[in-house]
Amino acid sequence: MTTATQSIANNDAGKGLAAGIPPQTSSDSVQVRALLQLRELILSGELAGGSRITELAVVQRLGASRTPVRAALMRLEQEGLLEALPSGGYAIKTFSERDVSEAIELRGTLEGLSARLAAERGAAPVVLAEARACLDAIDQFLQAPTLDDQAFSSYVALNEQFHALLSEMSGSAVIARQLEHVMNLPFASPSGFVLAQANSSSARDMLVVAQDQHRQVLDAITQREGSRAEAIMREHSRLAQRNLREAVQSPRLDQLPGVRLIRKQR
Amino acid sequence: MTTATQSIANNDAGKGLAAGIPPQTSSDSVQVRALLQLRELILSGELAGGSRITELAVVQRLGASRTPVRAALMRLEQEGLLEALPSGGYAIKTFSERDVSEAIELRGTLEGLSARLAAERGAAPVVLAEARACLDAIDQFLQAPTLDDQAFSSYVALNEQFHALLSEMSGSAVIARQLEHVMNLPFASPSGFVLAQANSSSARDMLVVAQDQHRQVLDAITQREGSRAEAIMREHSRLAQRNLREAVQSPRLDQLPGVRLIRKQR
DNA sequence: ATTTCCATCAATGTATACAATTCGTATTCA
DNA sequence: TGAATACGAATTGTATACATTGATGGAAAT
Repeated sequence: MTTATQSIANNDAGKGLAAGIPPQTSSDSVQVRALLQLRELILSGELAGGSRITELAVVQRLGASRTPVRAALMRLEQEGLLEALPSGGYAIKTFSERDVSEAIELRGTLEGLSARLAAERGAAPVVLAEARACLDAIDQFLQAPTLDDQAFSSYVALNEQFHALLSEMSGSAVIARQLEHVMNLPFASPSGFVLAQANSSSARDMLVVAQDQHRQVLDAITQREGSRAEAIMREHSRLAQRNLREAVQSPRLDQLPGVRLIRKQR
Repeated sequence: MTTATQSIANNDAGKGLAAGIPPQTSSDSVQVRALLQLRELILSGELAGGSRITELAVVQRLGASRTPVRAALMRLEQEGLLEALPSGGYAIKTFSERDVSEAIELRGTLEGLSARLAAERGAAPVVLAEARACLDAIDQFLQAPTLDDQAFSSYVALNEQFHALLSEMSGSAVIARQLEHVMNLPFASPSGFVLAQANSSSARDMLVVAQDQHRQVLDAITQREGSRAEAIMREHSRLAQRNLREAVQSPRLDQLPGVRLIRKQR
């Protein structure tokens, strides 16, 4: 740790020292950049889980002023990555394996609810069509007997798109919002651990099973079978549970986003 | 509206003008006070739902400086009471009757999950005992043939305590946190609309039914009957749905917290 | 009369000065 | 030697000045 960025103390950002060049590295506002950078630092494990962080330390590290840093800290607290300490300041949260398991169960439950509502109320035909197209695209990737890294990340993108469409099908902004909130925990994401077993021989088979569940839940929604749709999504989330177990055991996977925040003990 | 605090524009707080007296009206920090006051203003309907509010306007209204006001606004956005506008600033959210219904359904689902986990894993005997004591206390109030306002608010307090204990029984901080988040929507609260029918003749009967469900879910948890516990809590939340329907129709109940934010149309 | 461009203003984004609180440490008194 | 208190450094809370951006209205030109 303590990369080169560590002690760039004096931030000349805003001061007109550098003439024409705007202070942005990327094109976002300071606030957004601070949020992204800080989140990245936490998820990468560069800031140790459980350690305390002060506003000033982050200011020095990121080169932004206190105001946007403060905003980023507040945001990350509500995302669940930071914990506000009673005496002020924040600590980087750590998660037990059980916490992660519960987060996944939570996602399954909410996606189940969403799927049931979609089935009961009927989903918009346009969204249904999009979802089918999405699944067709996934099938394309699954036709190959083995998958390379690029195929895997394409799968991840499509998988997340499908889950997003599913959320949209319920037509409920309230539930969609809640699902987003759950998935702020990095490991709760629908494809949180699929990469974990990219090289495993059974990797493709796992995806085949997942894809079948995708098909079946879409069928259930189309047929207006609410409780079937719900049950499938709940079970679907249990695939992630299994992947989780593999991920925490294999030490090589430490560099997956957020995995360093999972502590081994109870 | 427009209390005396309205146009105290120049806040001498912090400036050492007033000698010994700390600037607090209540004993909290400015930040906390701003949050509470602003939330109250929104829930009371004093700030119209759908209207846009600017930081500066709030600053003038509350007499705090921009920094704590900004924090309060961010907080209320994540609570779901405000919506961040793309061009900056916030709008006070409004909710359709369907939104409210979905929020209640969401709570039922999460409480169901929590109850199921409590049953499957087994709840701590201490908490179970507390919950029983809580229900006994509710029974006391229900023995009277009719209930006055004070009995009602006692019921509300005990009811919320029971639901909190239920959340605790799952032993899951992740789920408890999520439940809290859902219940930030004022109408999603377990006793959000019970007051709505305080004078209704069937008011007591409704509470009797609710109390029976309380008993049964506790029994299910004790007997380790997970899916029964889950089903009961889901059904339990539907009582709130019924109350909701009464509440939005009776115009007299406008002054319940947050009800003004519910818009009549789709 | 309508449209376009520029000026002005208001609101938010950003930085920082100042106040207050808290935590650690050292010193002093019992 | 122990505990308690007071002092000091560090960190957060608060206020506000300055920068920037986005909106609005008016004037000029077609």
